[in-house]
Amino acid sequence: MPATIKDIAKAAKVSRSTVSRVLNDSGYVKEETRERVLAVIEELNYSPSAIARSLSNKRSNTIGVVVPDINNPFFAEMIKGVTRVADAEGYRLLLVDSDENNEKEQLALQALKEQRIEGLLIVATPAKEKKSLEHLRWMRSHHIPVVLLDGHMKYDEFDGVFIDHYQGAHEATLALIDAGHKRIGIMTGKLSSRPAMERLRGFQDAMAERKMTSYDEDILFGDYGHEKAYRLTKEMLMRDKRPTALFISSNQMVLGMMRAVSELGLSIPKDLAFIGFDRLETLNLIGMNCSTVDAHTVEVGELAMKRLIQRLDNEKLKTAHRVLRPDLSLRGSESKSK
Amino acid sequence: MPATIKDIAKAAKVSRSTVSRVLNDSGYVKEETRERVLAVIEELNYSPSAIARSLSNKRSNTIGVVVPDINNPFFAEMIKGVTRVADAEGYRLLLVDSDENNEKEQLALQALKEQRIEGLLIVATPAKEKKSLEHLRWMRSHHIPVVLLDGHMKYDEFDGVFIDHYQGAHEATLALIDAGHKRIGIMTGKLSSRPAMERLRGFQDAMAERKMTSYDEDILFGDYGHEKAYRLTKEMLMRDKRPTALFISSNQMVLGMMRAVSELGLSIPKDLAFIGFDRLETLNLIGMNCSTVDAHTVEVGELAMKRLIQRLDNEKLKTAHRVLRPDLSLRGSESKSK
DNA sequence: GTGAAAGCGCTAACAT
DNA sequence: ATGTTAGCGCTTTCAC
Repeated sequence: MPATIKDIAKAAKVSRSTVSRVLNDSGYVKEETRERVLAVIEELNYSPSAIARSLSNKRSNTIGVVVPDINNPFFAEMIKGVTRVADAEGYRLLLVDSDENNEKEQLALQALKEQRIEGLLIVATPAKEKKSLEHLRWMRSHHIPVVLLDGHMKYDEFDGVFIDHYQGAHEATLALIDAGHKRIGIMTGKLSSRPAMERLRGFQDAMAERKMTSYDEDILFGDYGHEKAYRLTKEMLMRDKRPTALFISSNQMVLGMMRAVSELGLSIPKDLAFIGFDRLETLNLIGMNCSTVDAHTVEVGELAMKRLIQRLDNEKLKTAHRVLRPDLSLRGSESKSK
Repeated sequence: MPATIKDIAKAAKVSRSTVSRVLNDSGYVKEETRERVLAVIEELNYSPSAIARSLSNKRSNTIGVVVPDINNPFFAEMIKGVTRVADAEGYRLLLVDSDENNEKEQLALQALKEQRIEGLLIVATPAKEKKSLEHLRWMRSHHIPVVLLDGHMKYDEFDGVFIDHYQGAHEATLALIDAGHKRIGIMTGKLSSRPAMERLRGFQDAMAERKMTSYDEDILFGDYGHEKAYRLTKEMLMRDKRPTALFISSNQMVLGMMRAVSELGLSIPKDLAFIGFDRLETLNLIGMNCSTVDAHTVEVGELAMKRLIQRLDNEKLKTAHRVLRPDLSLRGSESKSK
């Protein structure tokens, strides 16, 4: 079994408090004894128990982070941002993959409570039974601050850092209009998700502002996935009258769209122009230039963690929502053929 | 402050041990009292402290997982696998991103020791100063089993689950030969990494076995990145005499290669055929069919975690290395034009 | 079946 | 400057 503070104390012929002092360099301790203690620590290969310390301290130094899918670059980047500032500020992270699954999310929250996390960052999934919301409230009522990361839910009662989906879609749509397209469509994500709805609104408002005619059949109801996008695009491309440009609400759907276009022997942007939501690094790297709305996901993570720390220092801040505007990068796929 | 077991005991008019018993359903407790206790727990919204339990138990129930980069899908998938079995077996994960940085890795290992992890899964980075190796040995000497996940290092003294890079490259090369290519090259990864070296060997052995002539200038020394791959490919494509096919040691490099090919107005596989290492999902989804060697990364994670659990149960197993053969998926990019 | 008491490894007053 | 003494919240003998 590993050496304890007691072993160190005995070997260094001092009391446990002295050892504790050199460990945390708190309080006074003569240089001479400090060195002796340090030597013993080194010699016995002593590693203090964070567990015991936490119990005594009543400080776990741990932040819980819950995301729907670690493999999704979108969330992975947020985590990167969170990690960055957590490291810098000396917080440990307990990372949980809720797998888009309400039940798992709840178990996770349960477990995190038991771990006595000091704060929680969460990409909240839409809670049918409101169970998750209850957990979040429990956290808050127990003085565990909660900061929401962009996602389906946007509860006013908690701090949060969000992406401006509306604005991103709005700008993208204007860019398509400015490129000279007369008939423009949208492929939406699952409309049960907040971001998908906001993007749709952004699109519609932009169209209305510019007095563009909207056709109902130009709203393609996708589900964020590439497969459905493929089918929808194919159907659309076989119509007589159709949009010359599309705003596409997710990068996966852009991929499906592209497959449809290429299978029909058509090309981008000549036969169909588009702007997508979320970067498409891979495609840009091989020289297929995709115009996209780029959200600052890493920054979302950083800001959220910073906000959490602020709140840890001062519980009495009023809740705030930070909303980040995405960037529009035009690379050519939005162009209108003359 | 949260309710403690003591509060529950008082409110339920029983002793702390009884509460503890119902919490862990250990020992006997009358149905009636159990219900009363449960009721109080519910009412007081009690959540037991994992910290206190761990201290008492001397069991943290926690496994440390260290990877060089959470954002890299390669490692993200391993984590997915690890998570899967950890969840099922009731272990908590402490996930650390070492950022390919030796110093960070060491700090992380240090921190994990203090957290009293019961086991460690690590994608070890090449340790210049052997400091990491010392940490790993420390772990073992303190009865904390270590299982290596495929990566740069392959220390014989620890259990590990690896990918058969040699075999993958070997098979891919044979496939190119079978496709009818007479002159075949390779683009390597950073040769300081074990996988890159093994892949190179696999390529060379396959060439030799089939008595193919190898040209020194057909070994392109890449660095895993797309930028260098782009330059190397461009140079190669401008030569008079050159390979008609390439085995490319990473997916990022495939991307750079493709950009070079398309910029020169050439096409795949007509002007240059290839097989790459690591899947290229995105490209396959848009209908560019890339032949690749697919490693079973999720499985690496699963097997490693399972192995760790075995060792947790039985410290005295002899160390073993499990090596997984990747699959070759041919999708057309390897074809020879007639 | 249930309770009393000791102890897990550390910190934090409070003395000295 | 250093030691003494209580806990922190839980589990676990050992009694009864």
